[in-house]
Amino acid sequence: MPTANHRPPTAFETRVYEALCRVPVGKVTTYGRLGRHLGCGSAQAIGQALRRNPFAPEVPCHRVVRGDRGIGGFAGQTDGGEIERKIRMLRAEGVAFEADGRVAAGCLHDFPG
DNA sequence: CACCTGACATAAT
DNA sequence: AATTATGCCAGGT
Repeated sequence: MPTANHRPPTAFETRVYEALCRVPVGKVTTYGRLGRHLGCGSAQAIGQALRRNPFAPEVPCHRVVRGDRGIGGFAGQTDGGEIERKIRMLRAEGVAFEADGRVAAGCLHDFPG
């Protein structure tokens, strides 16, 4: 029973989700790269779209990290159990983490032309 | 290393 | 309908 359900996703959100789906397992992308790929110069708009994440496992929003390769946020939180969950998923997918909790530079996915 | 500014879309007023 | 406020940033000073 849909209570607090999702509203119709906007074109922008859909765009973000689609691009995110292009990221293979074991790799991660950044908000900035994703945004630039969509022609959007703002990474925050990306985060806002992901934050709503209507499609949880369908859209691997957990494969998105900060431009500094930081873990970034998740489920609308920048810290907390949700974040730990995100890290766990990435590690489960084969993403390597540095001792600082940052993602390995080699795990960054590059978008095709 | 801390702070402020910039760019963009959505939600709320 | 228009404006204000905010948000899983980025980048530069």
